Amino acid sequence: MTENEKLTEDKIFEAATEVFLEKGMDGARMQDIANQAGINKALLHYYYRTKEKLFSAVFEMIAKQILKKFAPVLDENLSLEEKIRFFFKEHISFLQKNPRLPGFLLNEVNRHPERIKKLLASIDFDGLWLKIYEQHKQEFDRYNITQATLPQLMISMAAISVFPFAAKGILEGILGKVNVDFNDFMEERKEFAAEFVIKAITR
Amino acid sequence: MTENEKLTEDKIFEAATEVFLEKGMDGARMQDIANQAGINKALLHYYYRTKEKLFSAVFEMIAKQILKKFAPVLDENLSLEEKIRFFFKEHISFLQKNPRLPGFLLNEVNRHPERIKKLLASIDFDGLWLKIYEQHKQEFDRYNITQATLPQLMISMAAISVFPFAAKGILEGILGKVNVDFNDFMEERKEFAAEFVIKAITR
DNA sequence: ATGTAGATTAACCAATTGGTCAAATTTAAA
DNA sequence: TTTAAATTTGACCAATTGGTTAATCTACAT
Repeated sequence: MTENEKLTEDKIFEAATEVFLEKGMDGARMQDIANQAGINKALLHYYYRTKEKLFSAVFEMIAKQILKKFAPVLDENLSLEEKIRFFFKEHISFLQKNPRLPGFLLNEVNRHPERIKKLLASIDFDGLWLKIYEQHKQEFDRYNITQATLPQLMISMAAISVFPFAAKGILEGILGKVNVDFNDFMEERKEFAAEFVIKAITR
Repeated sequence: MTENEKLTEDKIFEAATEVFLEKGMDGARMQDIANQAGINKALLHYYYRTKEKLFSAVFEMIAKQILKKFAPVLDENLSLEEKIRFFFKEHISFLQKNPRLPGFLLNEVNRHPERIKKLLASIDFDGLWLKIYEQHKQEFDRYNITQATLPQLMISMAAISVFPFAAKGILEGILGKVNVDFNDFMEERKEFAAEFVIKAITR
């Protein structure tokens, strides 16, 4: 029953994703996942032997999904400024659809840094940054960006995009008091962030 | 035994802070806290009746500590540019000494947003932002900052400062592959961030 | 010295949790 | 139809966990 098996295994995986995103590894209960999937708890262990294994599968999927979202900018045939605008529009849009991903990932990685080590190991950041540096040599020259400040710039862009979601709980509290809706704020942020960064690197 | 009592209660509080920062509310074990404090587990419940109450005390202390760190910029008699430089230098220095605070706070707030609601309630953000806006009216005029974009700017500054610590687990993995030390990176970031933001708002 | 109130402990408890197992059910091949 | 393998389940288990309790200890006022 390959069809049915696939169905059950997927059902479990989706339920686990939901619960782990909501409660984290420590807070999640196998019984909750079973309920969410509408199956018996023993069946969880039949497909994924332990909680750790199940969590690892979910974590890896989410981590890959997020890391992948940082890459495609490289392949687009755009000017640097266009790439920056493209990045914020795409990345924030993605996070609007998956607002709990950042908090989940950051927390679990801080709790167990070794979890992401192997995923990071497969990415050649030196080559990645060299590539983007080559791609925009003349532009980086016009702007005041050196190979040394490139990581600072990249992390700043990630921060500007990701942080509001990681801090959603606090930010909603703050914005609420100023009568601003979180979603409106993030919608507005797509353009603000792009202009902000472009202005920051232009000289 | 007021002296001894104070000592024990403090010992418990410090041990709890340590363990909660390390493991979070869900991951922390009362027994771990007792061991860390070098006392019997029952004594924890003698001073703080439940895990929830103990955690609340620790959480409130940490949250207040962090929120307080965003405020003093307002009172300094500095130009806007000087304030921005002051903020990043002070704030990043503070986080360098307390690198686990951001991850802890963000995670716990996302898990239980109501926890920070009452603390946020006591802060008048409208007044706060109006005050800083009044303080630097002519400068905001020179820069391209309106009342509407002020929250975007503030959140961006917080993001640039806080995010690297919240993402420390990942960031160390990335920087390690490029042979950059996290502490060096953050040291360099104090100036980079200031120049970055100042350039971004200058027209 | 002695009684008393608060501080501290060891032992214990009920509930929860991740995990197991043998039995029952379903599925697909022979 | 039979049968063997795979899937699903309810009942169960041992370990862990937050919390309690009754007894002991300590310091101090009388």
